[in-house]
Parts: sequence; structure tokens; C-alpha cells
Amino acid sequence: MLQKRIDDQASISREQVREAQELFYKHLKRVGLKHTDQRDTILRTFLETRDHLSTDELHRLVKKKDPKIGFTTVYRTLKLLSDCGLASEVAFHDGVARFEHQYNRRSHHHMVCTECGGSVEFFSPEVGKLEQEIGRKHHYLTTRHTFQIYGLCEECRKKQARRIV
Amino acid sequence: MLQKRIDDQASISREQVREAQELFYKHLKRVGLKHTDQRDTILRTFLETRDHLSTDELHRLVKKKDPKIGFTTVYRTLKLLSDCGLASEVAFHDGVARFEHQYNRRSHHHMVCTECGGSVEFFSPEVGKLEQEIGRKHHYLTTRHTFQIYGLCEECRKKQARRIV
DNA sequence: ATTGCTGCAAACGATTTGCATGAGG
DNA sequence: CCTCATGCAAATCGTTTGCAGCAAT
Repeated sequence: MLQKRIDDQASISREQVREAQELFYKHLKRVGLKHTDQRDTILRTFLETRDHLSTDELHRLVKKKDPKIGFTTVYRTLKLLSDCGLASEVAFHDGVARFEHQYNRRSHHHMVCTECGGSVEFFSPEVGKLEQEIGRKHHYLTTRHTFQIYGLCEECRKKQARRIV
Repeated sequence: MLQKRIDDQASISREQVREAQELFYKHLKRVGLKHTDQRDTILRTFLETRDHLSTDELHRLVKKKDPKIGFTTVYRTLKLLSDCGLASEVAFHDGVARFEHQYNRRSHHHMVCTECGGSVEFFSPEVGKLEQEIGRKHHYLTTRHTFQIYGLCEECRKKQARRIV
């Protein structure tokens, strides 16, 4: 099931890219790793998206810029980006790990269409409050939560209605 | 990471087992499948648990009753049980599919300890309302949602504090 | 120079399928 | 009898790792 783009292409600004890069380089230096062209290309490609990409999908995009970059490097770079908070995993529960960049974005959740794989993002501060509340109640130190809604999007509902009639 | 039992063993009643079995048999008949001893054993074993079992864990339990039953049969039966609503998948996001039986239980969610794998269940009607609300707003016909909280349970917090001191 | 990086290929673990044999309706 | 079920083994899929040669500090 492929992730379909819903949002318009709304790239982050050149300035924001710079900031993200700097954050990444600092992180690399901090943990004693090196700054390479491949990592740079991968970060930039990743930041240009607003989708929820699998490693494979990001790899495909990256190869358009530099066909020599391999899957493994993308995979490992994505892990590095997660480590420094630039990427975070969203589990759509369809068997593949997906990532989105967190740069300059509010906390949000996803509603996924189980028919076409499309998704919409929504914002719901209540969910974060619930996390706090439940954690306190059961003496957990909460670190994060996942919340996804599954269903049929408007188009797929219509298609289904037509099939039944 | 193994699932740790939190709740006490609170088996469902003999009567409830009967009901579940009947529902299962009807489902089998409806889709033209057969009623076998293996499927029966697997359903009964599954109903006796209150945990969130992986296919492998259920298989282990099933083998205690009938060592000849193979993994594949458990796997396929779990799918059948999902089809008729007796089992539902809970994704704890740790790489294995987990199932719980929905028989006679209120809708609930899980908070998972990322250190020891333990979990607590909690009830939060707000989440269901949110699902409805968000669905309406974006014209989705919602069917289900997932909500999990991750963090450290009380014991693991203490252990960690000790390590740091 | 030293240490980490890359990309291939191969390992891995969970899941899924093909198939020959066996059992249910 | 015919169809479906079973359990083994093998295939599959996404992910992860080992390693030999390459590049950054």
C-alpha cells in the first residue's frame, strides 16, 4: 500500500534547511561521526518532503540526486536523523516503517484510509494531555504516544457505495 | 521483549466460552470452512488468556494441549478469529503482531513500558469521541483507531534512578 | 595515519505461501 | 467423494549486519 500525497507541496524554507543541517552536523560531531556528501544529500532530500516516507521511498528519491547512494546508507542516516530528533517514526501499522521530519512542525496525528493508503494530519492537543494524565495515574514516566485513526476517506466511501448499488 | 502479565488471571466464564465458540462456528459455516479439533483447541486456549499474545506465544500455549498443532494453523486460525471479530490485533510497535480477544471487554488502550515490555490497560472514552469528531471533520468513515502510550513503568524508573546515582 | 563510511551481499526474524497428505462434510 | 485443513518446508518481505575497499578528519 503506497502512501498517497494529500497535503500540497509546502517545502520548508532555505533558512530552515540550513538550521536543520547545522543541527545534524553538530550531532555528528558530538558523537564522533563524519560529515559526508551522502548524508548531506539524504538530509536535504528528506527535508524536501512532507510525506510519510518508508526507507525505500526515501532511497528512491535520493537516487534521483545521486544514483550511487545505497539503501543501507539511507537506512542508517534515517536512524541518525531520528537520534537527533530531525526524523521521527510514524507506525501506520502496514508493515513498513515510515518517517517524517519534525522540523518546524506542531505535534500532530494521522488518520489513514485503509483502502487507498491516503492520510490526513490533524492536531489534537487533548491527546497529549491524556498521555500526561494516564501516565500520572499509573505512575509511568511517559515519553511518547501513538494515535492513529483508520477508516475510509471520502472518495473511497463513494467508490464503495457505487459498487454496492 | 516479552509481554509481562499485569492483570490477574481473570478468565471468562464457561458460558462466555460457549458463546464465543458458537459465534466462531457460525462464521466458519458462513464462509464454507470446516470445524476442526485444532481450531477448537486454539480458540479455547486463546480465550483463556488475558494477555496480548504473539502468534508464537499462542502457539506455545496451544502445544501444551496438543503438541501436534503447528505454527501455521495457529497463525491462520488467528486470522479467522480476527475476521469474525473474536480477536483483534494490537500493535505494540516492537516488531511482532499481538492479539487479544475482544470477548466481553470494554474498549481499552495500552500503556507500554519500553524497558521491560510490561503494560497496563486503561479506559478512556474521550479517545473514541475524538475518533468520531475528527472523522466527521475530514469526511472519513472511521472504523477504528490505535492509541498507545510509551514510557517507563514505576519499577523501571526506580532501577534507572539507581543506575544514575 | 587513523577512524569512520559506503554499498554490496548475506543474515535475520516475523510472516506468508505451496504442496502433499490427511480429515470433515 | 470432494473439498477444505494441516503441517512441514520453503519463499517472502522489511530490516539489520559483516566486511572489504574508500573517504574524511
